[in-house]
Amino acid sequence: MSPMHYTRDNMAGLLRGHDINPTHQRIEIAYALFSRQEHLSADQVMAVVNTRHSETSKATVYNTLRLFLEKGLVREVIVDPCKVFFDPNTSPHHHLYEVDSGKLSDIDAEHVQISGLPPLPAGMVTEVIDLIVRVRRKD
Amino acid sequence: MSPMHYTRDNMAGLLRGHDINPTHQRIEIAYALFSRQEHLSADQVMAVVNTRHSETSKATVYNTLRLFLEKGLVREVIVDPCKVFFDPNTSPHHHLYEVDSGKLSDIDAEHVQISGLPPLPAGMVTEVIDLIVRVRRKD
DNA sequence: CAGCAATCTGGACTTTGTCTAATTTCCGGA
DNA sequence: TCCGGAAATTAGACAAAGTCCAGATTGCTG
Repeated sequence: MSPMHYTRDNMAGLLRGHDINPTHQRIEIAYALFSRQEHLSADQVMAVVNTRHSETSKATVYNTLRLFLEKGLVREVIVDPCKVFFDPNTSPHHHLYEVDSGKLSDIDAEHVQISGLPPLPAGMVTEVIDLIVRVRRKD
Repeated sequence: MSPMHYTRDNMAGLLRGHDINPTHQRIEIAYALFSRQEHLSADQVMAVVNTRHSETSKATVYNTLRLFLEKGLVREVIVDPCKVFFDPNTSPHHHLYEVDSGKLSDIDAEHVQISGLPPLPAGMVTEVIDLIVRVRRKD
């Protein structure tokens, strides 16, 4: 896979590929998330999208992020009370969270093995396994 | 270890053992958490503590839970945006979260193995590793 | 009992996110 | 091109969870 270069033009295709009607606002929000490969919270997305002039309303940002979630375009990472991060990386991976700074980074799942989990309750299926390593600066 | 029976009287000792001045309110909050071995959110704790007459203020509940956290008496479980659970079980274990119902239960860590995690960034120490298995009812 | 520190309290406030009703945009057909 | 309706967007009111603060209470200790 060649190193992907994200442009606003790419975003339209990406959205269509996930069955999402690519509107101007949705393209901007997708571009904000994918061009910087980072974890952004909803208000960070808002800030990025509305840097120049206010273009996109709060409701649209929240609606769009939820839509992206449903369509599997992004993933939700819950590490901090009352601050959900959205992760443009949907491949299986884990997270490293620096509790002092709030910095969140990916841990590639390739070499991580989790074994010995008990069987699930009857009638349940695993949606996702979140593994979060919380670290602190050594004092 | 014999099966522990939690009483309000025990709580005072437990608190003292964790360097916490056992006041009436703190004993009630600790008793709420430990007597039912469950994961409670802050407002569930409030509800339990204030069943009869309103006795304990919101501020005190939040302050006390944070104090318990700092002193290592309880553990915080972040599975749901804007709803932190407090877990009286501080022994190493993981969590199973049923996303539809919001039910949270423990997974004993004894047989679970996590291997292959990359080295931590320099100067960092692991605070805790949270492993959360999110499950959904099969449809 | 006086003084003092620790604790508790109500209530105002903040932050994050949701809801709704009204507007705007987009698109296919006449 | 113009029209009508569906989809999308919007501002702003609202809700829930949690924080903060200044004043009141409690409980020592001398």
